[in-house]
Amino acid sequence: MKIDPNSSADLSAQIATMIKDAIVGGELIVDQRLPSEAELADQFQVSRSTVREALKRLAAQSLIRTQRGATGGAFINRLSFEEAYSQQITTSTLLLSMNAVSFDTACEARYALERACAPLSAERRTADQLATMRAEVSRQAQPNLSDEAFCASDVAFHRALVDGAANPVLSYQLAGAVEAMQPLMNMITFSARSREKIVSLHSQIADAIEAGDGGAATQGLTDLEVETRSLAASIFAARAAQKQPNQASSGQ
Amino acid sequence: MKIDPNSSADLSAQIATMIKDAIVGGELIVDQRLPSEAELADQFQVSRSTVREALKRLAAQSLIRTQRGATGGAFINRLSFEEAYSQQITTSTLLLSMNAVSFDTACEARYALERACAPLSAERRTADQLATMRAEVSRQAQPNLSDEAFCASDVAFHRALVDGAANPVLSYQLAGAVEAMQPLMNMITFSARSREKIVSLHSQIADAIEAGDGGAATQGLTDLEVETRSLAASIFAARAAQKQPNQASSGQ
DNA sequence: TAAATTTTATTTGTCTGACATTTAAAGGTC
DNA sequence: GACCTTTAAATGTCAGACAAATAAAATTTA
Repeated sequence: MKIDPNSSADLSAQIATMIKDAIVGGELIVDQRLPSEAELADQFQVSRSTVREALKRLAAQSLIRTQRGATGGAFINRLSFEEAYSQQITTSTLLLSMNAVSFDTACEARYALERACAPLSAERRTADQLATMRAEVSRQAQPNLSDEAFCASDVAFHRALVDGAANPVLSYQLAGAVEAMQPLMNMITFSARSREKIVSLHSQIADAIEAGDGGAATQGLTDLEVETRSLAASIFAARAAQKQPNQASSGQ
Repeated sequence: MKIDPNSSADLSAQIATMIKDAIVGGELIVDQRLPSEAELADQFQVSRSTVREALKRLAAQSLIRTQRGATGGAFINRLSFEEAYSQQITTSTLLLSMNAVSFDTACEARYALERACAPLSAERRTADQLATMRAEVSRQAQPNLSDEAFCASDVAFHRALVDGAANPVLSYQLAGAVEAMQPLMNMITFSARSREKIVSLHSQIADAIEAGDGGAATQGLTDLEVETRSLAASIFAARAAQKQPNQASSGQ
């Protein structure tokens, strides 16, 4: 492991990359202790500050954890699904907001992925997950629910559906797609009529999941996608018309 | 923005979290310049080293980029799909390897997600993407191809299929699922017979995509999943039997 | 001896100050 | 006006110091 002082990249970035590659490549295994900062500084022939900056880069990606004290140090961290979820959600949220991804694009991706889970969920969901779905549907039917709370309940419903597939890899992937949509969904005002329609579709989906009918659940999700997109389209069109009453709306 | 010196968390972690929240929350916008390290140190009442460690944490997540020189500094970075891809692949790969996710679980997730893309890809794929798929199928049919090269071509084929959906959010999500499988796939030895079968299925899928037949493409992926899983199962069983000839295999 | 306490050594976390390097803008020269 | 030099500002790196946490070793005490 040698670093290149002539490289354009920072020394701390080079060191972080080398250690990261060693982790991904399996040379460093979970719970293994890295040499102390002082030893690493010696090995790489850099100062301790530089080593520390490299380690902080790795810590930010949950690749290592550090512990103070006599037997402390930096240890290779087992990346848990929990940690990966939150990273995934942050990244997905930023991707959507920073790249001006349209509502339609995000929505299409979300429902396409969710349909991938539906047949598995219909087959494997626990009674508890089904109960969660039912409970969220009931909550969504309450008339005095705020739009924000309605969206949050929507996310909870869909998470239960996804988790029903009993595949942590799917749950991880879907976490980003479902949760990152929430800021976009929060831009929508849900009328009583549209809520009624959504609740009805949610109920149909729950029925299909309960009956173990993956096809019906998939169809329900497709209907829900159509409903959501047309709802969003009408709302965005109305807002555009309000802002520029005389011009053709530019769309979303 | 105040930091809590009594918190158990490191100062640099606290500062990084605060800035990150400001980015995710939209208070800091793309290409905006953060105060200089010295100014941040003043504001947060910490040393410049601590600020730097916080900034390196953010840089590791591609949330900021830094530039040296008179007009330099730390700028909020537009998170590109490219950057997100590679982060996603790293995270997915580590999740699978560190949590001992079974081949079946990963495989199921991958094909479920890919089937979500198939109908869209059948509808929208460009001629170029179809040509890529055909080219990879041809490559896979070459008899003297190494197992590793066969797997790499497999990934390229499926990426073209996924990108055919023309939805960057889907491509981003699938990048993790498809590429992270590669180390697992590389554990498999592909016999001439099994390669023949896979190439045939790939060819059928390409046909379906060319014909715009999403249903057939989906079915082809299902067949491919069955084939891949049974192939893996037989290979893992054979290896287990070789190691412990007298005991029941523990499976993968 | 056994338990409780103190000491010690190690390691990360933070601070200070310095210098190197990069970069763009300001100033000067032809 | 074009070209060169200087300057200032910012990040990158280094060195050394101390603080704080922590576990093991050493010591004291019952």
